[in-house]
Amino acid sequence: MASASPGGPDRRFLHADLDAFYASVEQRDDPALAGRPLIVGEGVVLAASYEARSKGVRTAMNGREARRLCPEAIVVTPRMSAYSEASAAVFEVFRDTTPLVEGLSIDEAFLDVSGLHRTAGDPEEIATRLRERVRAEVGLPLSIGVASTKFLAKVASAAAKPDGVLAVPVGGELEFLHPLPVRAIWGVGRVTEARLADKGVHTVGQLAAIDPAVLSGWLGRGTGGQLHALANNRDFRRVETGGRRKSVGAQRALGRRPFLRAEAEVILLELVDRVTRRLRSGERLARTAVLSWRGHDMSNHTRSSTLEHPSDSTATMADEARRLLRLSWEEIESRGLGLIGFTAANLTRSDAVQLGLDFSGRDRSQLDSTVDSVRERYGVGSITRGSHLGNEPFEMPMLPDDPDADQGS
DNA sequence: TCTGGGGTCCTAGGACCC
DNA sequence: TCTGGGGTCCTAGGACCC
Repeated sequence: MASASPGGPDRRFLHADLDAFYASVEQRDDPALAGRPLIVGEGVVLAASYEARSKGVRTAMNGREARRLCPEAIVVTPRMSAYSEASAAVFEVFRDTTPLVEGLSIDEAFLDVSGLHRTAGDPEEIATRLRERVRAEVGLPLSIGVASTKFLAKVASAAAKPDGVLAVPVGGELEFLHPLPVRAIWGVGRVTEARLADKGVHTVGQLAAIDPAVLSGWLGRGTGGQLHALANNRDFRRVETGGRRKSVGAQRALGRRPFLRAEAEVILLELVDRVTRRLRSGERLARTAVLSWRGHDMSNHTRSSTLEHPSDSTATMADEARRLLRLSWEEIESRGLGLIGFTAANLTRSDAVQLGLDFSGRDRSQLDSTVDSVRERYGVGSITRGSHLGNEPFEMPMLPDDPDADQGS
């Protein structure tokens, strides 16, 4: 689907991560906030400046706790549009450095700088210049990790913070990595850290020395194999550009009071409306509707259903959401409703054209050649394969300028 | 201290198809 | 008719990330 950077040895990756992003934007835009302890978000801490972090304030911390730890902190409400603008400006500088940019979130990205040695200097010089440019042109502090794999570059950028650059020398990867706690690995959270600690495994080096089969026994084959590979800095992922969002969702926390189904429905419909608006403005259709909720016992639940046809319609999604709520209501009543969410998943582009091609009983290679000829004939940019159309005969609209195409409804 | 609002990926069982 | 292998899709839940 997306283009990827070339593979092979001697790759050099940058992981660029804006420091305390929301808080830094606030401090940039209001000089009175510069150098002061600052908390973005009231109910819960969305971001804290380094001055507030030094008092123990952390992201996702409850706001009351944060103000207790740091009473002198200034608290501001988030300005999401300002952050989006700042992010776009920073990504423009990234793409001016190399086209091989993979955004991970609003404030971080991977850059593949392997091929730039001759024209732009070595990767560490590139990183240093990038930091200077972002500081000068956008006014924000940026930390960068440089390494031979994406994974290690991300570990390095965390170690480079705040406002620094750290390059892991080629050949020195494991020396850098192995003394770190297992939690430094991308994908090891609270649960996996505790499971490993039970087995006496605390550092990445200890993890790297464990037989992958044993590790898979502890953590499952996927996680076990993945962690063993990363602990040994085996990561062959390339920089993927042009990623597409796979789901769109909205949710709301509700506190501890009881809810009637009609009240819950009203809130759910607001969420559906927000989600379908975002689908339409992003020119996406969704095929799956997901109701998610959390009980007062903190248990999480989802119930989903797949639509016959992809949709961005508020009415269609609202019907589906209401149906899922009704199906779940008995259990919701027994556990209480602390949070409710709605997600649209299985997204496709609104202008996607679906072609029904029956390949059952035929050679797989015919599928590839047919896909190629479809691509050529219609001049399409990308083709997604799927068999989710079922066995029913159907007609779908073809591109209008094709004289031979059957016209569907 | 029971805390937000976004997301991604993985696993596992059942249904269904060839 | 029975059994098996290979594969995809759907659903629900969990872990993790910013």
